[in-house]
Amino acid sequence: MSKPIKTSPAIPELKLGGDMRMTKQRREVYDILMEYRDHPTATEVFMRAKEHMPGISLATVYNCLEALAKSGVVRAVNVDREPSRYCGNMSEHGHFHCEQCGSVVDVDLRQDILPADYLKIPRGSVVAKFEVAARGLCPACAKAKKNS
Amino acid sequence: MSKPIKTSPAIPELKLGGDMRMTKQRREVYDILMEYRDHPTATEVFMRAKEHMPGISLATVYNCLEALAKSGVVRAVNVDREPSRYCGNMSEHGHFHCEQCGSVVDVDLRQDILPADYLKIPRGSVVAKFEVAARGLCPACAKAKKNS
DNA sequence: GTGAATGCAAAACCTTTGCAACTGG
DNA sequence: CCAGTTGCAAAGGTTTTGCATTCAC
Repeated sequence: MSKPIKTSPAIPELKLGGDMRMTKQRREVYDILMEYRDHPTATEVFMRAKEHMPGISLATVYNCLEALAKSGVVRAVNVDREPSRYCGNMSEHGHFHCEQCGSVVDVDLRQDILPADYLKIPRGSVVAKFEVAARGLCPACAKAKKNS
Repeated sequence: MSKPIKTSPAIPELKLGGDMRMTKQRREVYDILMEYRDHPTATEVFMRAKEHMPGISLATVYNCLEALAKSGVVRAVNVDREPSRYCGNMSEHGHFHCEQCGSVVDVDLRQDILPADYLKIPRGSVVAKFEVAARGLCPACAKAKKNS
């Protein structure tokens, strides 16, 4: 596992939908996802959250992640059967998963092709969401393997 | 859940890799995946297999699916956190998942765009596999919703 | 004030594993 | 023959749930 990389904050204003309340815990979970862009798992978010909020529970982290995802400010990224990872980048993008080090990084999509044009979706379908993902070796792991 | 649809058999010759043995159970699991193209879960494969092999166990079905996948004659399809589904279609294709009825169907990719060209994968990466998936409502469920 | 959210523990769930018995090549 | 596979049961790890307490609005 690569070590977490803190990126420049720049955390947008946060507004939840419906009658969802903004609690200290949801704020903390959201801030962690915006601050660390390494797609942490719920457990990793939990460990980071505990540093600032020792009393927070893992179940609450799961609840917060679900609430934030339902509000559309965060999204879950699933790689095979591995634990769900969470992503604060809501722009349209894909993911690359390194099978060696386990890292998951955002990958830009080509802007000259609409995702909707990529698949021959049956007529009459209503498409809510696209997922494009690749897996293999990240540059660092590919290099390490070549030199071994 | 839609009811299983039997498609024309046309089951290819089956050869496993390494020192993997072709057992009755693996044959049965493989045949089920080739016969039903509806992406069954392990449990669904298990239930179908029991009709012909009452003694088969669920753990064996999992083992068989893993062995077949490792041999490259079958592949797992994962949709979020739902139970893994299994697919006997090894041609390059994507999947469409209906959030209403839960069905998963194969979707052809456009042939004029290479999957490798779709994502801006970082230079130096080694790409082993692409996954393209969409989710939403299948034609039947979209129609049902519109008329309600 | 009041309904929603938290925290804890226990449950649920899918999947894997340990091991004795069995079997395919 | 004998390493690989099965079947069973039990364990594993992630995620969800029930409920009393606390908190945001």
